[in-house]
Amino acid sequence: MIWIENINEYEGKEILLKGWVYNKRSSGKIRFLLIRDGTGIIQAVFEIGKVDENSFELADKVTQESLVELKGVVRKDNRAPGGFEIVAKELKLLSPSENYPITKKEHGIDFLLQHRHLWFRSRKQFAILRIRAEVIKACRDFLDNRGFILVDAPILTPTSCEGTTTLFEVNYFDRKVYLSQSGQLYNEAAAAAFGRVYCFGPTFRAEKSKTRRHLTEFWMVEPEASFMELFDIINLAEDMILYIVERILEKRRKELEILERDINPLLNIKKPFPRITYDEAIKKLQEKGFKIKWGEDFGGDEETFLSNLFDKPLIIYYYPAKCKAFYMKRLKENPEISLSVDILAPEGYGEIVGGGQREDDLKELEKRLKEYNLPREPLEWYLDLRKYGSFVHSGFGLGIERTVAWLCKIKHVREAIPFPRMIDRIYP
RNA sequence: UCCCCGGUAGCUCAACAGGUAGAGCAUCCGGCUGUUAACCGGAGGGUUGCAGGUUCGAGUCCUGCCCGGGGAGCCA
Repeated sequence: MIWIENINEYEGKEILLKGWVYNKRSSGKIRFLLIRDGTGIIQAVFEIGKVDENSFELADKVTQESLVELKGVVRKDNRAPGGFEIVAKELKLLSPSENYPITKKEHGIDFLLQHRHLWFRSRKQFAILRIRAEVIKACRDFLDNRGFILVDAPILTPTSCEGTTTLFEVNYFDRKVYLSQSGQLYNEAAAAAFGRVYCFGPTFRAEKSKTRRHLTEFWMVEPEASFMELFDIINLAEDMILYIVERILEKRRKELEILERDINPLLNIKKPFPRITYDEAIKKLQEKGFKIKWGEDFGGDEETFLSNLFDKPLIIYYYPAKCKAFYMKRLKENPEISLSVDILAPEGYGEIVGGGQREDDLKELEKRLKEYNLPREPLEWYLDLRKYGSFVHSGFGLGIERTVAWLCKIKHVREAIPFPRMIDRIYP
């Protein structure tokens, strides 16, 4: 048994392969089957005389997505998609498939999402999800190589980190708890124990958003580092994004080709990324006629405009404190400004990173809880971190699906996750 | 929650000004010795999202509801 991704190692040899019938073509007394096995797709050729009668007959009758076993000889041939094909000797039907719903012609998005469990057998979806896997691996390798320790945060949490309107409420025995919207607060505790840490996992937002950038369940990698200040963490994020881009270009070229992704914009991504302050961003927007005022957060159009000004990810820092969460540390000279950063992906993809330096002064943080109207009791443990050796620390979160959507240049984040969860869509 | 757009064959769509439902793909049958979403010929396949209404007549017009898409706000 061999895997299709290794087919070039078997030129001229007889091999055995299991896979699903991806497509079928024929001409007179010759039959072509495209077979996929999860690692790739290969063309098998059936010629009368070179294959037994039963196998030839089966190659004619076998339906899309039937599972088959194929014996044959690997041959290099430019006429075959991928450059290699298998001259079939014997074909066996292992498991039939009847009326496979996803056909070769186009389908609407509703139908495809309703059949997501089958849809991701298709070439493009397959390519996107393989890129996703590589993005995740790149994030983890990058952080592991820099001495960050994976310390996972809980998913069931007693309270929110940012507000209470966007949380999913869950019955937890006889009380209410919430699905995590960020592992960050727990990360801060872990950073005091392990120095540099990250958590990686799903996060949940009950926002009633219906846009190409939103899912109710999405994945984030969130590094948090002791002794790092705002600009240290910005440098870290910059290095990490660059590392991800380079990794995808190195290991997932084939998938980018399947997606017909123009890789020039990705090849162009080098350090340093452009850096502007929130104030500068506001000025650029106002010059262009946007009606945004100082103190307001950017909307989708504003983000798209700003990120299109540059051909690299855009770093925006020093947001107004009132746009950001209670735990953001503030600029000493101007407490209206938070030590925060967002990074917008180029080509109009919007925010992929959000982070900043955390408030490490107990009194300031207590004051902030009151300002934001947050209950103290469930956050008592969080305040402890400022009582027992408070420390300078910073971190950020990188959204996996938005990053994948940008790298793949797909329109909507729903294709960047195996089973997207959206408002009004929870099946399959 | 709000604003637009849509729902017709298994799928993607068409049906002009209201006149009685049509094509490609998929399926089945037949043809073709190198196909590349192959192609060619034939066949079967419909309660036009649901409920009312207007009309001699409704896929088409009106009202309500359901479902989906795009966007806004909110956010990564």
